[in-house]
Amino acid sequence: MPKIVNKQEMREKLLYAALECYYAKGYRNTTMSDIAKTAGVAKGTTYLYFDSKDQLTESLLEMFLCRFEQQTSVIPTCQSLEEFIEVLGNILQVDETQKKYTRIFFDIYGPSFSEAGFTRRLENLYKKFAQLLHRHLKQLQLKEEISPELDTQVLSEVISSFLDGIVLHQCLFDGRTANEKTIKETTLQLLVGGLLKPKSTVLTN
Amino acid sequence: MPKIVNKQEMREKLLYAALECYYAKGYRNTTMSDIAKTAGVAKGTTYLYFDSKDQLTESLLEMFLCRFEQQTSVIPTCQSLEEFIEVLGNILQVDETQKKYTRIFFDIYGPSFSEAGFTRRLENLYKKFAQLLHRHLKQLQLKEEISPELDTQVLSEVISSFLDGIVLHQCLFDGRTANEKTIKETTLQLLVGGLLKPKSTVLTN
Amino acid sequence: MPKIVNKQEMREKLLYAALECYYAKGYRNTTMSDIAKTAGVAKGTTYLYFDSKDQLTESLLEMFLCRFEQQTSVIPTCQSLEEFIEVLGNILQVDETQKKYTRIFFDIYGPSFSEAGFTRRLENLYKKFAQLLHRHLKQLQLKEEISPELDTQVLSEVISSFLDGIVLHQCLFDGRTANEKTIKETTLQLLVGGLLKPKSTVLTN
Amino acid sequence: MPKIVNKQEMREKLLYAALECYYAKGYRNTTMSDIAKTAGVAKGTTYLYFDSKDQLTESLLEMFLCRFEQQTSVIPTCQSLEEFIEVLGNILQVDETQKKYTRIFFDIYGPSFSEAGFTRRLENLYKKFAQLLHRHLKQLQLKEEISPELDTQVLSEVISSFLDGIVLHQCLFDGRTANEKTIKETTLQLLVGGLLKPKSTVLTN
DNA sequence: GATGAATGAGAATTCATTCAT
DNA sequence: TATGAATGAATTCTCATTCAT
Repeated sequence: MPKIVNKQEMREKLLYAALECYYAKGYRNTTMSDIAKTAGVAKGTTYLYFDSKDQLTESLLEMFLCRFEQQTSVIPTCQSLEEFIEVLGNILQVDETQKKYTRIFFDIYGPSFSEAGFTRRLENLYKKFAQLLHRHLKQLQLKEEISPELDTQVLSEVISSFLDGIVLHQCLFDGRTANEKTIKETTLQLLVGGLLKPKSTVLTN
Repeated sequence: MPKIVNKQEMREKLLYAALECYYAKGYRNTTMSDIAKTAGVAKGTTYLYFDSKDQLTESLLEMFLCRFEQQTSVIPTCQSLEEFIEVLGNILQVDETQKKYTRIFFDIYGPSFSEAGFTRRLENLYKKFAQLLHRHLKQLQLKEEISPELDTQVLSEVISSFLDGIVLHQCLFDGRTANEKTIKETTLQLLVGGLLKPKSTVLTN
Repeated sequence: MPKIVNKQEMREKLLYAALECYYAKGYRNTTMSDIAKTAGVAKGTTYLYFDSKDQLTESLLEMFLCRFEQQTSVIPTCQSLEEFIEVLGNILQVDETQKKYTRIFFDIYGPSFSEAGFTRRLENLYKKFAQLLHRHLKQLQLKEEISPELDTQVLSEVISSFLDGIVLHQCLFDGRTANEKTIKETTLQLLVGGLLKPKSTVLTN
Repeated sequence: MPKIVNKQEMREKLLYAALECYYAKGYRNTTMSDIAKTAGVAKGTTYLYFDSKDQLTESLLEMFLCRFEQQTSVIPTCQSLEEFIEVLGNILQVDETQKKYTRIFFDIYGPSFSEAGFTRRLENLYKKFAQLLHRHLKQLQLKEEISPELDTQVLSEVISSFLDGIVLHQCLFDGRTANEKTIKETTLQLLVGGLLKPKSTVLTN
């Protein structure tokens, strides 16, 4: 009988090794040898679990995105605007790990941004997130916690992009004037203000 | 007698050639030969104007960022919230060219996101933009067009990130439910609402 | 208690599996894994019966050559030229299987043609066949069915090569102008003519 | 101005280097590095002249076949059977070089024998040679030097294969009982006999 | 200045063989 | 015996950079 190995475990081990390497040396400077060595196996072994470097990297993306989806899918339905804002606040709270990974993300998947498949995959992710927000917003509108005039559908997409912008800058830029807590609070204020207020008369367009 | 050439002109020609190639085949699949051929010179000639592919690519970035800076620096001081919102609206208006370049951007500079120097450079760009917004917001606050309770400093950073998020998604994602005009309007509504309203009582954090 | 297997049987099974694979994918594209899978055993098992891929392939050759030798060795002694010609005619009759194997043969053993051992092995095969022909020719000469001036020893070698040439082209080339039956008949005519006729006066060399 | 090189000359240099290596170490054991080194250039240079090892090897084949075609195409029209036999005799005369190359041939192109394109290419070669023989045979038939009953068309193909068989064995097998001269003479005798004699009555098939 | 032929380090991938179970 | 996971040497091919002309 041959060695008994947990295939899934080995795959994960290799994926984490890849991540480690990508973070340490960058995607382009990481060889399959590096990944194997980091995982403590031989170069050839890598190819028992992944067809190619590309496929391995794609699997890594899948792992990431699944993780993200799971994170957002566990958000409970909010009973009040206050609760909703708290949920958004949690999303704005980025930790060091997320920062690290955000940077690698562009390193690794930069070239994929030119591919329709990749951006579609990413788009779907944000779409799902927007749908989640949408459900919450409709709830709040029913409960008259937010302005009835808002188009919650579109709004959910806008907020999704909004949060992404904030989080992205949070992850990428270290030396900001304002600290993260202040940024977060101001962001939420801006949001609450926008959600509560009836349609402004300023807009003519 | 050496040929008289405009060094700067040649550099630009090569930079545009590089851009063209990167867009057409991706950064990794573009060789120095490709760039040279597109520019109508020989491979070796490229090295008379740039030390390396890396340096050429860095110069391309510089060209990009300068262009962006110039674009935002010409924004006139706004006399009213309405005018300010219009300015922001213009920023949200992305054309096909910008979409194209956004995608190449990640392809080309993905690996650079792991480098401090690169993100700092980018950060400065957004900082300058935030400063610009800040000037406007202070003006509007003086004129009592927006809530006096707002911390315009922080707010400017938040709005800068906000807009970046919207623009980014606009550039990357094609198949969104809402069309661009609606997105833009809703974004501006949200902003105006947030700017006008006095500090919400919802936030406890 | 070890499984009782017929070692020889297993070897043959593997040899046929190898043959199958070589024919289907070519020698170079056939992996030991392929052979094992085709034989319905695990890769490692192969090495219990053959030291290496090379040795396995050599054994395959051995199997081939033995088969060929057996085929020719059963040829009965001919009582007349007519009978002899019939025997030769049978040799010229190639079936689809032989065609297939001829092509694989060069694929597999091409590199071996540079090795003295291999060509010697092959040479012996043809030598034996020539000896067989020689016996027949001598018989026919005694019976005065063919010209007494012929050097049956040399002639047997020549005919052996002759037949090989015809068979080879028959196996390798599909789109010949003349059909196989005509080729066969013409070949035999040429032979008979050459065998019957007294030494020609044309030759001066 | 860059180095000026004779492209064709370089290609030939590389082809001969490849040949040298193939002969010395076998096709499979020859690396592109070996070929480059033998030609006195760097590995990469090889790829300036040939797309891949396969393409280089194919070019080598082309060179070979062209050479063979040229050799046979210069054969003058024969005025007599005697002359014709002399021509065939020359073809049967193989030198050491031809022997060497015959062996490498199977080493290198063995795998190609399974490919239709390759065998067709080879077949055409022999077809052309047969056509040449055909022209000669018709001439001789007109001059009544050979039997009028012969189907020169088919015969030419048979003789072409016949000669190939003799030459092949001549090239591959060293330790034959009969020496080459005797083989050659006997071959020609057999041929002459077959060509002169009227249709034998032995054949019933 | 300009050219493009030459360079060679470096990467991904394959697969015969080994060996722990 | 039988297995198939693990190994790693070896090979092809790429391309940024150099340099002779």
